Amino acid sequence: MVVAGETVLPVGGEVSRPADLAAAVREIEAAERPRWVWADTRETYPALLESGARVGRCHDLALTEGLLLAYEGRHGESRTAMAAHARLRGLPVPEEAPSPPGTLFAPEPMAAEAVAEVLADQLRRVAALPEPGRFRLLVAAESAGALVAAEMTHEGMPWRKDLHDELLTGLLGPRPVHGMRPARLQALADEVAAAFGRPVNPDSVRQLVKAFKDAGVELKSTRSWELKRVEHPAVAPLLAYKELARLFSAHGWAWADQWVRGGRFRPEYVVGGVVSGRWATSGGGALQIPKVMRRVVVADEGWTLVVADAAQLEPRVLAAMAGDVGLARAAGEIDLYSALATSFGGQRDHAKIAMLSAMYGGTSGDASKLLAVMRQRFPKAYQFVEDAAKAGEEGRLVRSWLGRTSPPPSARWRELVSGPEGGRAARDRGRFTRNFVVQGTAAEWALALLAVLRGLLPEPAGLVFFQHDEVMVHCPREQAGEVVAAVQTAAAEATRLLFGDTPVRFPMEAVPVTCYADAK
DNA sequence: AAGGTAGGCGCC
DNA sequence: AAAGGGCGCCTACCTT
Repeated sequence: MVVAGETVLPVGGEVSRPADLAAAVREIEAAERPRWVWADTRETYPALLESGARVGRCHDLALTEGLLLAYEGRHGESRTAMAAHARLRGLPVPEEAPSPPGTLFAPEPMAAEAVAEVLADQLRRVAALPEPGRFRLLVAAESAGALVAAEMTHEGMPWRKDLHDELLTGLLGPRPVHGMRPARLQALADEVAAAFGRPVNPDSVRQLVKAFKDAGVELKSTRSWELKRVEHPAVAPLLAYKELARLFSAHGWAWADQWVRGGRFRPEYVVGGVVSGRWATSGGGALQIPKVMRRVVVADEGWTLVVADAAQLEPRVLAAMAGDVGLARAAGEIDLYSALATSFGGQRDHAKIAMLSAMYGGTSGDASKLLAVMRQRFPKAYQFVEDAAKAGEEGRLVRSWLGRTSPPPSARWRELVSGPEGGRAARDRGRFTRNFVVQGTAAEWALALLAVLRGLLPEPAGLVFFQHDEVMVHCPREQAGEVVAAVQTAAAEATRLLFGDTPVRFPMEAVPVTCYADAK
């Protein structure tokens, strides 16, 4: 069924079995390379991939509905395609019932006609926006991101369980029986207890604070940076314990049993899971893998990992968005902060502090002095983030470059802000919106890069990991050069798509490595 | 027993 | 060297 030039996937219609569906998709894809339109990529695409069907482009109704509702200030409304359809028809909006990902047919598959109606409505709403071109790009990038996410879960990141076990055993001792601490952790816990002269559970904040207090040390918290300032024999073993305990509990043997299969780590990505447009993951903690674990991510025999990350992405994004000529000139260099140094008395680190403070609302230390320099030297960039902060403090919405819109402040915030401690709440909100415009646009650039890169990769190379401003491609060794070049092309194209002709450069260094740990 | 919150820390 | 915003996930601890 073709509506308005769009191919609508007949889920639950005349094609009833997944294998038939996959075959039909393959056939149509090969013949027409259409833009598929479906309710939710997470529901539909994993099973297609299982059946060997890949698609080039799609329009994800649920993700698009979410973007549109946010833009329209309708944050509380359900973003599923079914809900969107019900609203169109004036019917009761169904409860949000997330179906488990990987099921090809949602409990109540949407009729093709309903899909087409929601699509038409969304296209109308986009066309009515002040910047429809930008929003169309956002919709396309978000939908492409959903395809990439499903494909990365399908492909999986190479993960050597044997090396992971070796790493853990080396740091913690052999895998303990369930419910026990590994030997090294237990030894450190014993050292902590010995230093206090009594049993203390190093996992218990309350017990630790009490133990330190009895030893004459007052602590506000047991955060490691605070402990580091304390002179006490328990501190060293406690810091070592904390570091290893986290490794054990968050990325230890039990984690591997749950998330690593067949030499692949397959996290579930949540596209647009962060309000700023960054991705989140549900389960597996894929975006918080400790750096020490990178050594267990190893390419298959004869294959290579091409690892690429965008350098200083957020200040470059700010330079391009604000149209600040001076900052854009600096952002035309590979090392933006070095290029800025002359404006800050030749001190690169001062330039960096100024930029970070401007983007995040920092106030500590030398920030205010450096921000004054920034304001004078780069007035447009400074004003851009100041305006975003002011909007937040006043409870207004802000938008990223392509139109992703911040959530409105809560009712609780509105209460707080008019109360005696209102200034603090307002400033917190201002920091959030100040950062939103930069982080959100950086996420859009990364999404565009991902979408373009996906289309440039030669078979059988595949994206296997994405973390905010970093991508990893797994490919046969002889394709490494081609993949590195594809990353460069994709970075340039992402820049052009978002900002057109800009002097700002977005360097993306791509290196082929056998092991992830060798990439930095 | 189950669910929620807080403290803490990993990543960008 | 760090500051800042954003997350997810762990354990401890409290409430129901």
